[in-house]
Amino acid sequence: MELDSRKKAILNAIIRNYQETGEPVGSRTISKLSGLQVSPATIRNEMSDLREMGLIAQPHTSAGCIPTDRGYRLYVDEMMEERQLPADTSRDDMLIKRVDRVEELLMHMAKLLACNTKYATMVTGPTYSANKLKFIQLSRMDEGKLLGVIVLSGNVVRNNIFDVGKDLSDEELLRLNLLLNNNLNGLSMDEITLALITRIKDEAGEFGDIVSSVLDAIAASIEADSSPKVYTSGAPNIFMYPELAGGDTASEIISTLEEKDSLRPVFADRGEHHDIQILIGDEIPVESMKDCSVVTASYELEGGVHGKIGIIGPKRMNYEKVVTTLKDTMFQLNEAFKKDEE
Amino acid sequence: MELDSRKKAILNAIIRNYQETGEPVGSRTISKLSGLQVSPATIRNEMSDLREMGLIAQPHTSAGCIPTDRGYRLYVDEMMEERQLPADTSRDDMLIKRVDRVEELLMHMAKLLACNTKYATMVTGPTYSANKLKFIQLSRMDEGKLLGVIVLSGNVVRNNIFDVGKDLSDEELLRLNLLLNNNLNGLSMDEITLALITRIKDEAGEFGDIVSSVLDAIAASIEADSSPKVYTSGAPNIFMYPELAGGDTASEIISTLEEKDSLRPVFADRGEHHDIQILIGDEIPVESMKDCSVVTASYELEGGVHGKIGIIGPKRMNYEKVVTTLKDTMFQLNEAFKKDEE
DNA sequence: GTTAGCACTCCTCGCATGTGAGTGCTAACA
DNA sequence: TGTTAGCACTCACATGCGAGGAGTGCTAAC
Repeated sequence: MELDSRKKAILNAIIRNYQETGEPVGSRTISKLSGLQVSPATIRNEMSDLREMGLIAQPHTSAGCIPTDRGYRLYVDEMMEERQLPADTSRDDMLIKRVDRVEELLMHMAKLLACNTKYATMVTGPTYSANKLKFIQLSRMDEGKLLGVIVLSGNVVRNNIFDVGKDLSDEELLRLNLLLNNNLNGLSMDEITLALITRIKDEAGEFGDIVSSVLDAIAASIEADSSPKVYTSGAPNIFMYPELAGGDTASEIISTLEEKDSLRPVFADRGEHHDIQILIGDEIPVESMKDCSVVTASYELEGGVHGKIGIIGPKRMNYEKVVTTLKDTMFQLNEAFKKDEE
Repeated sequence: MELDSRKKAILNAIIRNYQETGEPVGSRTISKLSGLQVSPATIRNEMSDLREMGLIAQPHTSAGCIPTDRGYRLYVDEMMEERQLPADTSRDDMLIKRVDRVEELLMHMAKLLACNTKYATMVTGPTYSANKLKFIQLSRMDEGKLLGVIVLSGNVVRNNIFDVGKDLSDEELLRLNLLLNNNLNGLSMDEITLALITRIKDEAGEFGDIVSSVLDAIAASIEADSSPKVYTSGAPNIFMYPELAGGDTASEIISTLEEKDSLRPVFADRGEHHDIQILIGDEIPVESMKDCSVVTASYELEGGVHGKIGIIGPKRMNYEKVVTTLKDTMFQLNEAFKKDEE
């Protein structure tokens, strides 16, 4: 069967109308709204074809039609034209102030996106491929306690408090700091070999134990960043869409969003690597979300810092708006980071 | 009207039965389950009295009874006996590992509590009354960039990256650190006067600007802790209770839980300061939770560190279990912190 | 003070009916 | 051959009715 331009127009009309109303669309409605100058009967014939092709479906006989997953897929792949972001969308909405923690910025962004799109959002914290130790600083805090600050590439800062038995003098501390920094700065986990460790410990003399603790902390810090946190926002927006709010669907989705680890598969790369990836219904590798669509985008910055951000909504979500908003947000995010990096 | 012991027993039976089933309780059921050797008719007479006293109510005529807010209030105030925690509740459930961030521990605890009780939980991050600056450390990180680590009482660590125009030599940095620590350590916000600030700036000479930035950061750090973050967990548990899951109630509650700032009023102290505080229905100062009950507990540790934790569930929540679990959790938390402090 | 008996209330469920939206099909038309 | 009008048909949904049942409220007897 051929998908001629009129069929496309009708599919388009069905999707757009269903996006707005959430109700099955009848032939009469399309005849009026599509712009095509044909009668409902003609539309019905075409709809019958579209149904045969698996692009639309009826919830029950004698009801209007709603798009199927395949219909949406066709729409986003071939028919969707990207909107230009209207100029009045004040970009300084997301004015990024001097934030000390990247995580806070990301959470803020998730919230903003949820608010703007009226869908749920999720963000992975940044990961740092080739994560390196940039700088380390031990300071005396209390008696017998050291504060260790570990800075990784991408200016991620981790704090650790070390409970060393004894008090160190200023000179000893200075020597220890020099020792650690001289030997470790700029190295990734793979580059810190046992030989190196032994050598440092050797040189540290009586402070070998402290060196061990510090190395453990470094390993833990780098490790923690390799399976980054997932943040979500706007989960309650799900309730705004009747097709999700009814039954157990909403509660399952909300549970999944709370159990953030279960969202990881959604972010997994699948073959082709694009800026924007759209998953519809069963394409989502999370059972509870088979009635949803997910749009994800990658952010990638200097220093190998990268992560993902996703928007979760009903299948009838406004894909154009979501894609446009996401692209714009990515742009702003990159800008902000660039400024921060240089 | 007198509330004799039999009436109490009946109210008790109604509440317990309603806690289990969520269905209105009839006189026949009570007659069987209460242990009282009286007929349903007698129970009915007593129930009629209880209704007059405003302790129970009927959803509609010719239906069983459910407790009113006042009924619950009476129950928790006078009739509830606290259970001893069964010994088999393995306490090491909440084995607290060396966590660098208190926040993470709290979030973990919230999750655990939500999981154990099957209600929603919320936790405020710790606040530090009489928050003092304990220690400050500037280090060179990149060219023209300083890493400032600020430690407050209670070992809260804040990181800031300062963008200073120039590079400082090691000696200059050392001098600056000494200057700041000698003058500021142990002081609270109120004690850092303009006179003091001027004096320090004066002494810092060409680094007066850096001192300003650092002071700003200190102020921000202390400020940030005075309105601490609120974490929630287990929000989807709400769906397990039909009286909350139906209608808009669930969605409103979930929204409130996501909008964490709106939870602050719940934690506000009201007059008498107890370890455990129970709010029922309209007593909760948040509109969307008028169908819920909230049990809050305070944790308070050395160094003026304190915060609150709350459990949100339906009015028919198992108050004994919640109170017992909360007390036990507080105990463990205090223990963990003590170990951490000493 | 307690109990049995009984009428009464009101929710719930199943069933039949009516209505309306929307289709599918056929036949006529361009 | 594509398009259209007309019409019967389907099915969800709302409404109304009646039976069943849980549970009360009241009265009278114990």
